[in-house]
Amino acid sequence: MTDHITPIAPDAATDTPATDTPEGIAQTLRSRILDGRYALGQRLIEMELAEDFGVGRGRVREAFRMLVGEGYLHFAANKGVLVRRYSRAELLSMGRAREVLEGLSARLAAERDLTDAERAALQDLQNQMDQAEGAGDVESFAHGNRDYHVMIENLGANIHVRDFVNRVRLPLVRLQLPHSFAAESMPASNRDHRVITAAILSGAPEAAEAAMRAHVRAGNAHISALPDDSFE
Amino acid sequence: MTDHITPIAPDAATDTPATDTPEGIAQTLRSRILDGRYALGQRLIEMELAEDFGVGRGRVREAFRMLVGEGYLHFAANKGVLVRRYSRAELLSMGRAREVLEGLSARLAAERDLTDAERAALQDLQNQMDQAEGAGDVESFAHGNRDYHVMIENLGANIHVRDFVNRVRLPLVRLQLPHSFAAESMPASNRDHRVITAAILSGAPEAAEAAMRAHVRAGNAHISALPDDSFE
DNA sequence: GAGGCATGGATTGTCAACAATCATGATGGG
DNA sequence: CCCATCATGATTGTTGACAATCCATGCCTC
Repeated sequence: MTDHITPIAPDAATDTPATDTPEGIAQTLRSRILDGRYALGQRLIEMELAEDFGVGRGRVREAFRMLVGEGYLHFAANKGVLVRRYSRAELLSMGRAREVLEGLSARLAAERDLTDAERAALQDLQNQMDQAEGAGDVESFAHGNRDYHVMIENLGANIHVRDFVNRVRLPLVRLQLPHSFAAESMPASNRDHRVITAAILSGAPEAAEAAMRAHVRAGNAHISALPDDSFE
Repeated sequence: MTDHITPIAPDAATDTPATDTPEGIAQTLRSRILDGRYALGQRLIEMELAEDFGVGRGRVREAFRMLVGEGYLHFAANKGVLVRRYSRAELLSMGRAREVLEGLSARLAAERDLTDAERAALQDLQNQMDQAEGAGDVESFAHGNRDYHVMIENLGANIHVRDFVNRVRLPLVRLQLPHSFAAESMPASNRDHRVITAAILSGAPEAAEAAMRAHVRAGNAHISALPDDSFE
């Protein structure tokens, strides 16, 4: 439901995903929200975007409605749409859901009969994180961490879980900017990763799920520690 | 995300929740889909609905887009929207997600400090199902079962879990028409319920979650047994 | 009769114009 | 100086009209 990655494909030759249809516009806005180009709570103005995309306001409006349905935008009557923001309580409750859903992904991955390529890819990511941890490279570790979780979701191969987790993860990602936090929690986090990786590769669903749940839960615990102004 | 039931009456005797705004239209369509007034795969025609609601096509279109974002409708380019239907594989994968999410709701309910009213309400539902089981009243049991699961979600008080479970449950409900199935599985199902109820009331999160997961999983197993024409 | 091929009706896709509403800041009285 | 009131510009809300597309029907050719 979210998306497939738009390939490079500039124009005619390959299938251009038609960036000016309501779907395409929604996709673009989604990306902008996810990568922080739009701030949480920011108001989006129809006319402005319509001109940017070179279309009428109607299309932009329909894109807005889709994103409202998906939970990315909030609709304020007669005021338009804002990038949806979440209170600490909401984040905690979303984190709780993320806990079991990512746990399920790990379980499903461990239940599956992985191909050699998949096993190698997972191990590669693990190695990359180990290396980053050894070098104290927070940036690289953060990237590896993100890819790692995405990979496990893909290995789990449950599209609905993936969609929902993405939605639930969105506002969390936006909060985890303080790198200091990542720096000190890197060893513990990676220790979890190694346990999860081992459980998946050895085909231990029960262990994989338990380890992933504990891992996500530990991450969520940091939300409680964030200062209030992270939310307002 | 979906919405709560517009509790407050704005002015007149009957609370008019403004049924002709895009939101109101979406709500109406949602209900019609959920209660089976629209068949799975049915095509919805903009003009027709616009006349019914006494509005322009634009509003209906925006309502459609919201429901697409929420997963109720499917968008076919140049052909309009259809009530979304799901393959057996999709249903199974949704069922898997439902398993852990309902499990989480049970856990959260058991973790909470329930009020006396809540405890009584839960026990009442359990009694109602026991009675229905004793009398072999499948219809009544089915109602009780639905209310029971909804109640536990509410006790869990996690809005995101509730939303997602509802979406995931929708297509399942629509398939469970064969009452014969419910009749023979009623005793086993209710046995599960009693275990879950006891775990929640005695404040045993671990047990509550495990029991609920097993219960949902057992229900999902029946999907595999359904004939193919249930999906097409 | 089978297989394209035009044709017409129905439906969706889109826009630009207009009405309704809101936010802002000026104005004036206390 | 403060606060209500009210104009005004900006933005959203909505519609009807028109273009693009699809689908079924009938026709023509072979």
